[in-house]
Amino acid sequence: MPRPPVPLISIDGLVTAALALVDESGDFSLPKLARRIGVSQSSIYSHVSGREEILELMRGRIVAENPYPALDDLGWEAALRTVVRSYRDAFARHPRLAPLLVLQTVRDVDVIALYEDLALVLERAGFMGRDVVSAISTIDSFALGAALDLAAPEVVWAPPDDGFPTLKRALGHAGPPRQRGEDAFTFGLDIILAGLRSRL
Amino acid sequence: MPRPPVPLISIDGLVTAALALVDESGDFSLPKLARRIGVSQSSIYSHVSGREEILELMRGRIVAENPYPALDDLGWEAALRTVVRSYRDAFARHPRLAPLLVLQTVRDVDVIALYEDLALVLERAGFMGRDVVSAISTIDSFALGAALDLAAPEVVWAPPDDGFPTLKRALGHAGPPRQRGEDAFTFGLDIILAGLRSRL
DNA sequence: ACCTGAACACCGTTCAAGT
DNA sequence: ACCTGAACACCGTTCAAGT
Repeated sequence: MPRPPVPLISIDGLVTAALALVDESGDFSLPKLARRIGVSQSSIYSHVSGREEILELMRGRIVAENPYPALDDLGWEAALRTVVRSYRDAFARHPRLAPLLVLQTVRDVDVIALYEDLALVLERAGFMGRDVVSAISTIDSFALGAALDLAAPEVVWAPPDDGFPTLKRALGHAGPPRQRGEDAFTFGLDIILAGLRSRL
Repeated sequence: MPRPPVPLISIDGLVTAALALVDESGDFSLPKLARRIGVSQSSIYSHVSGREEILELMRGRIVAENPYPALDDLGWEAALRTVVRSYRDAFARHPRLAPLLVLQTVRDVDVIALYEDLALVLERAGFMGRDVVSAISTIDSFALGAALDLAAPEVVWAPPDDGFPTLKRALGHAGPPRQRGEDAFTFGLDIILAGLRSRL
């Protein structure tokens, strides 16, 4: 079936199917993607340049699906909280996507806009020069780590049977994985904001 | 050449070769590993259970290669700095390893010992209950993010030609990638320590 | 422009066979 | 116990061929 009058593949459909695959299996391959939308593997290349572009489109999709309100009326701390929380929650809805994006340059406009907002808020707060990028990187590292945490195996740390009592006791206090991730994110965001405040 | 009197493969040699592959190419596959140590692909399975175990052995190796001094004589802030700095520097020597470990449970004893030290220091500082795991997670997210940053493409954020002036200006202030990573790590570590201090 | 099938150069893991 | 080669079920990408 060559060249149908109406295209069998749309980029939107491609991204939706790819995201569904990642959500279901944590994995994502072109053969599986093609099978899911009932098309041949190679025809995907008529619409995107390859695997990387699909991944980048997924990053854009999940951020666009999780918009945040205007920041103008908020103080810098509230604004920062809003953006970081939104970014992390976007990944929380698709936990298994984060690991796949770890090595890719951010190109999607919606995502770049989010980083632009971060830069604006940090300047408004009073950071200048190199500190702005450093602060963005710190926040970015933390948010990425928090997102990865949600995709991590049930047991992130598996101490052997004997020894390591303090770590084991600490882990004993933690809730179930999902709760632990949320607790850690809330705690960490507070810590980082307090740290930034004290730096000014 | 079956069953030589002295084994052709040692686990140490396996890990060394694997690490060299990752350092050189950022990639690592069993065929390439086998070729490098001059052995058949399948014989690797006589020594390890598979790809995952080799990755976990690499994590142990780089941490063991980068030991830190005893923490007993240090205040909690200095001790925390020491451990986190050491962890991040271990990855800084092998930047392309971090992305490969992102999804794996930490099992290596040396690495678990490092987290035990983190737990000990945090308790000494005065954190209790759930906050200990939350603090560990926050530090862990940050350190992992910083390690990933070193493996990231030259350009982490690529804003399109028009728009996003604040982000572009901020990026213009940043040094070359390696320097930017170091600056961001130092800045972030300060921020997190200040945040933890203010929480107590 | 958009789709197909075949081909290419890869993966990780298993397993019977050898000593 | 330790190694080999063959086999299996996968990958991502390219490309000539079709309309």
